[in-house]
Amino acid sequence: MPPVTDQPKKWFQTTAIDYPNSRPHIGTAFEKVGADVQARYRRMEGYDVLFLMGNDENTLKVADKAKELGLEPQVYCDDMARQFREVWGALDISYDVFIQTSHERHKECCRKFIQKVYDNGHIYKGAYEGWFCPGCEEFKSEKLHKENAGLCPNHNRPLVRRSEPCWYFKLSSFADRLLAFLKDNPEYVQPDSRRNEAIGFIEAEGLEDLNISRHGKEWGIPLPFDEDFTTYVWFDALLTYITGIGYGDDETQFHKNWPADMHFIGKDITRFHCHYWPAMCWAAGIEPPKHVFSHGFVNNDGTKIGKSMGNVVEPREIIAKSSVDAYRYYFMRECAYPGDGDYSGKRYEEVCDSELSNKLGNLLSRCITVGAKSFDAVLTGTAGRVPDKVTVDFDAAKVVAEVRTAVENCDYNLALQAIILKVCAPANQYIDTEAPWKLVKGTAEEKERGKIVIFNVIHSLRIASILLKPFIPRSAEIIYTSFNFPKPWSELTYADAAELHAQPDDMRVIATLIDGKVKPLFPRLA
RNA sequence: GGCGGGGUAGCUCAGUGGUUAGAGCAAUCGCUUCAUAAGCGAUGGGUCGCCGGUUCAAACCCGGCCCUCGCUACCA
Repeated sequence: MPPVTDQPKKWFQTTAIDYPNSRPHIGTAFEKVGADVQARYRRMEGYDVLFLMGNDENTLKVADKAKELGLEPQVYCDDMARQFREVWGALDISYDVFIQTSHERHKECCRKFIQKVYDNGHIYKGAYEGWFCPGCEEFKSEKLHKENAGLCPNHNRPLVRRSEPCWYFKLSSFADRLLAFLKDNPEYVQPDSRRNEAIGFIEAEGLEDLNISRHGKEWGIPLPFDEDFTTYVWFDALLTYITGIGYGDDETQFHKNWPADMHFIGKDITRFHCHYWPAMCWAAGIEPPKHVFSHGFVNNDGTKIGKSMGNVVEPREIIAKSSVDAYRYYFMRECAYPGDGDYSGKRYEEVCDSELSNKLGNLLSRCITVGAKSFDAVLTGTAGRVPDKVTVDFDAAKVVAEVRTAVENCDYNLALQAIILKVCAPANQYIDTEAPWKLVKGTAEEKERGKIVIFNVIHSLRIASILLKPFIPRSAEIIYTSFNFPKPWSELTYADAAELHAQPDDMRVIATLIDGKVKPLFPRLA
């Protein structure tokens, strides 16, 4: 990804939109948290951020599920959307726009887009032939037909050959352009492994035209040029990325934000974003997005999460036992965002206790206690003083650059590792070596020295809090606002962490104290 | 079957030819007691998937094999 300085000052990002068949679990949330970290980071860096999320509701399965519960599909969708948004709220996901594809505004914009693609000559009528399951009322892939001996895995009945009229999108005509696009723009989709798959697929098999119509008029978006058909959900779902910012409706807002700077998606839908989506954009005469980031999946104690596995964990179960920030920290720290990760209760406690409670929170506590008890919360004489390095090789600018690069590449685990190892650990070593709690009991000179040690460690905490802001916003703010740093919390950028500079006033501890102590930032879990 | 990743300490991983293979966590021991029974230090622990080859020298290069994960178009 290009460095911040080379980017225009707007940042439009999206996550994949979710099926509201069931409530979000820790896997669904993984994507949102990772996207949120990026959005918060970009806001810190001065971007005008627009962060879009939503639910994908125009599938017959959603309508079926509603029927099962005796609800109107729209009522069901709206209620699920409410529940999704509650979970995202509980995770402090800072989205700006939430799209429901069953809402009229999205549908209207969709129809305009599809009509445009049709008018541009990229859609034609044909027939789709394949293996059909009358039970599922849907076509199955050749692969499934072959692997399952011609039987439907759900109904155990033979699949039948069937042909029906449909509308095709001329995807094949974009194959060469797509291949060149993917090869010429290595940063379009990350990580590289996903890009290789996307390229490999076209090289190996080419691209066939895409059937974009489905039967089932009662739920979905009718094709604008043939109301007998509804739109294939993917052709509609991808369009949230533009209908959510005013395509065909508010051209000013649309042109301000498009093309998207980043689509966060799961690795399972990489192909839709590497093959269909850019081609669809070209077909409608708009630019394709700039970047797609395809993250990995989260397992539960080594096994894949699924309803059938009975191992679904919802975010709030974990948050209730710890905190939002602990939750965000664990998944960003322990699960490498581009790859797969694992959730286990034991590991969760280990990581949160070792790093958040012991290395970070405890450092804040010991600093504040010594500062408050021995100096009455005011480090007199530190006004104008430039902090010393806590270790000989400590280099704030270098650490910030490292963390910045990691965040921009969505290597969140590396970013957090660097913060703990290169900011918090040295500060703990330093405070231990200098032992200010001993110095303050000695001569006036020693007491003065102890004061400076605390002062220096507080600046390490300041750096850590700024770097941690996108990850654990609440806790980072508590750290920062425990002291009288002059720059407001809301105005900080990563550059503020890159140097040790003086401040005009004496350093003060302004955190709320109870018996000279501060409330633990991250209470230990184990 | 085809293509592409990966297999390194109990766990998560770093390490693309050169001194006794590294980090964090976990484990054990010591120091410390300002602090959230936290911190700091030290120690133990690895025939670097297997076999063969190239080389003065291989975790790293080459060949074969085993295992594992992903992709292989109409469920998304």
